[in-house]
Amino acid sequence: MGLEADRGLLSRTSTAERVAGVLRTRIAEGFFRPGVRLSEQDIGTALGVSRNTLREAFRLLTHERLLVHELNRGVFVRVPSVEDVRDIYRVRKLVECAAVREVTGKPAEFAKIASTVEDGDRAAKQSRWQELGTANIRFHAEIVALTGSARMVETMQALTAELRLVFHVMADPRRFHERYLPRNHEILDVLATGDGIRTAELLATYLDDAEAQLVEAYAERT
Amino acid sequence: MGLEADRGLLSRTSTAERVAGVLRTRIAEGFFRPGVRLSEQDIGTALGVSRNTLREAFRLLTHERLLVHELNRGVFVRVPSVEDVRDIYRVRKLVECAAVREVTGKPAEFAKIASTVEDGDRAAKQSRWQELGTANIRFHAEIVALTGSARMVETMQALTAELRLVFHVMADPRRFHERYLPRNHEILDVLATGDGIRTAELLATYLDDAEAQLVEAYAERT
DNA sequence: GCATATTTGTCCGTATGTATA
DNA sequence: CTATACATACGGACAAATATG
Repeated sequence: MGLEADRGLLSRTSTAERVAGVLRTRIAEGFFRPGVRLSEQDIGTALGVSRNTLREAFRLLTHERLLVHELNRGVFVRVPSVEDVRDIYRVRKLVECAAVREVTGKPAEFAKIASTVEDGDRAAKQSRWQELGTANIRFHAEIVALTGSARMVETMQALTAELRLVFHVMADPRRFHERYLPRNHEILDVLATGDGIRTAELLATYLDDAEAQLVEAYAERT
Repeated sequence: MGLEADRGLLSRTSTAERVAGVLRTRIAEGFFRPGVRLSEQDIGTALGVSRNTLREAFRLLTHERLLVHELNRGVFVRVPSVEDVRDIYRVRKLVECAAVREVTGKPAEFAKIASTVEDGDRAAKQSRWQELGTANIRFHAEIVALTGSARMVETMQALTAELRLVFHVMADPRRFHERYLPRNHEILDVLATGDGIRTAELLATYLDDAEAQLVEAYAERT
C-alpha cells in the first residue's frame, strides 16, 4: 500500500528495490520493531507484491544488516547486541576522527554543517525530539562527507541505519540526543579554525561518551 | 556444476547464498571478466538452479558492487571507472592509516602480518605472481584487522573484491605487485616499533603511489 | 514423543514490458 | 517498424522445515 502510486511508467527502479525502500523506512521509524518476524505472506499481500519479489527485497535489507534471515524460519528485524554497539562505535570513531583530522578548509561544507547544528537547536527548543535525533545523525553524516568518498558516505549511512535499530531497542530520543547539542557546537567551532587534530580529539571523547551511555542503557534493558 | 556436492542436508546456507559464493569466486579469479553480461538463463541452467534463486544471488553481488544491474537489460560484471579507483584508494588510505596510527602493540598480530609478508617474498622468488598478489592483499587485510572491528574488516573485504576487478581490467599482476614488497617490510618494521604516526605516513605514500600507478595504467588501457 | 498446521525454500509456467537487431 | 530475445513480475505448486497442540 503506497506502492501503486509509484507504479507509473517513469519509475526506473525495480519493484523489489521500491519494496525494500518502504520496509527500510518502516524499520527506521520503528513501525517494525527489532525482533519481530516479517511474514512473507502478510507483507506480500499488504504491499501487493508476489513472494518472489518480496524475498528479493528481504535479501537487500538482510545485506544491510537491518534484517536477519534464519533458514526455514523467515526474516526478523535485527536486534543489535551490545557487541554490535561497540563495533559500530569503533567504526564511527575511526572514520569520523580520520575525516576531520585531515580536513582542508572548505567554507561551503562548514556552512552546511553549521545549518544542521542550528536545525538541532531549533528542534530542541521546540521539544521535537525525533527531529533533534535526525539532525544529530545528519551532523555526523556531513562530517563523513568531508572525506569526499562516495563509498565512505554510503557505508556510514548503512551503519547509521543500524544504529537507529539500537535507538529503537531503548527509545527515549530526548535523553540520548539532547546532551550532545552543545558539543556539536564546540566541535564545529574547532573544526572551522582548521585544527583537525584537536577536532578529532573532541570527536573521540564525544563518541566514547555516547557509546558508554548506550552500552549502559542496553545493560539495564535486557 | 560444483553445486550438487554441497547440496546435502547438512548445508546450512541457502542455495542463493551458495550460488553467490560460486559467482563471487568466478569473478574474483577472472573467469567472468569485467563487462560481460551474466545471462539468467545460461547460468541458471549451468548451475542447475531456478531463475528466482539466481536472481537472489545476483542481488547480493550487485549490492557488493561486483555486478551492475541495468533495468530490463540484465546484470553485468562491473567495470570500475577511474573515479572508482580514486574513491577506493581514498577509503583505503583513510581506514588503513587510521588503523596503524592508534595501534597498540599486540605481538601476536605482528607475527601474523610478518608471516604474510614472508609469504609474499617466497611467492615472488618463485615467480608466482598470482600468489604474490593475494599475499599483498592479505597484508592489507591484516592491517585493517588491527582495528578490531568486524564491520570494518567486512567492509574492506568487499572493497578488496572490487579492487580485484580493477586488476582484471588491466591484468599483469607482476608489474603491479612486485615493487611493493620491500615497502611491506619497511612498514611492518616501523609498525613493530610502535610508531603509529610514522607507519601511517609510510602507508599513505605507499597507497598514493599505488593509486597513481593504477590510474595511469587505466588511462593507457582505455 | 507424535501428528498437524503453518511457513519457508525452491521451481515452473506465463503474461507483460523493454531493449535491440 | 517489426520481430526477436530477454528481463520483470506474478501466481501456483510441491517439498522440506518448523512451530503448535
